[in-house]
Amino acid sequence: MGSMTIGEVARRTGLQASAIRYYEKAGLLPKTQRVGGQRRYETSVLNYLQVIDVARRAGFRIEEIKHLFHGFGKSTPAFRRWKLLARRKITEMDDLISGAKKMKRLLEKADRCKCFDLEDCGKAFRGRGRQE
Amino acid sequence: MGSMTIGEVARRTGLQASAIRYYEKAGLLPKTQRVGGQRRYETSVLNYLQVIDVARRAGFRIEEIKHLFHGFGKSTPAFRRWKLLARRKITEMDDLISGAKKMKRLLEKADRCKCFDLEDCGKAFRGRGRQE
DNA sequence: CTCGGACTTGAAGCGCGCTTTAAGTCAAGC
DNA sequence: GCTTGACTTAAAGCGCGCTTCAAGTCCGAG
Repeated sequence: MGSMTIGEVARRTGLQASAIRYYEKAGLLPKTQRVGGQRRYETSVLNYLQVIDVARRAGFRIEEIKHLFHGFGKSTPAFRRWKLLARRKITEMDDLISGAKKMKRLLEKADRCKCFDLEDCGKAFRGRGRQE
Repeated sequence: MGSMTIGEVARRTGLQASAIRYYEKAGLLPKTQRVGGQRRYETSVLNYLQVIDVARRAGFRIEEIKHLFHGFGKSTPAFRRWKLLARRKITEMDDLISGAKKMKRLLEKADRCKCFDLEDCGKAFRGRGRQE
């Protein structure tokens, strides 16, 4: 149980094996041990893949996840860049959350009042600009 | 001012003209009036494009936006399908919001405690499965 | 020894959401 | 009339995140 094949990891995480291989090639996952040419994983990879999955669902790009998870070390310049990225992503999360809430409110309103068409749908947003 | 060219709409919304044309071809925007072959828009399209933009940022696909905004009429079967889609998207917004909050918390924690690496990053998620 | 099945690789393919390109039209100003 | 510049179209191209394919390897069961 301390050592799983890629198929087992796939089954347990719900990801496809091809995605896991892709993550490795993309530098998101460390090149893991091989036995007879085949990848073997420790159970810790399950947590790790779960974090990757949460990040992806939140709209992080592969390169960003890679930099956030591997790109700092303790050396000051790299670490500072890492902090900047992390803080930028935090504000992006705030924007995403408020945008998603907005969208949810719009959908709920439309679901209730049945007046969801081209003329009406924008009114909920009047006067509220984009925050980009 | 009641009638803008595509360039003016682009300038005002921050979108590219090519994106606006693309939305029209994709069925997201109605085919608008032409003057000498050129599109002319009423100011109402600005609100509409803003809603599209919010939806897109929240991860809606073009086809979904199209169905949500045009795909119902008052006929019962289409309307019921529309309601199902809208409600599904509402729960997706909830998932997105909670995922984004999770990710934000992780980033904040990492920003504070400096221990954000492959071994530690998953610990915040232990025991919390995916909700797919 | 042979078969089956899960794995390996590199390369090609795909779906999405645009952007870019190429070739052309239109209206205004000189 | 000619130029300029913003517009038009259809078609091709692009970046991302995988997936699929083709061809091969490895191991265990029979």
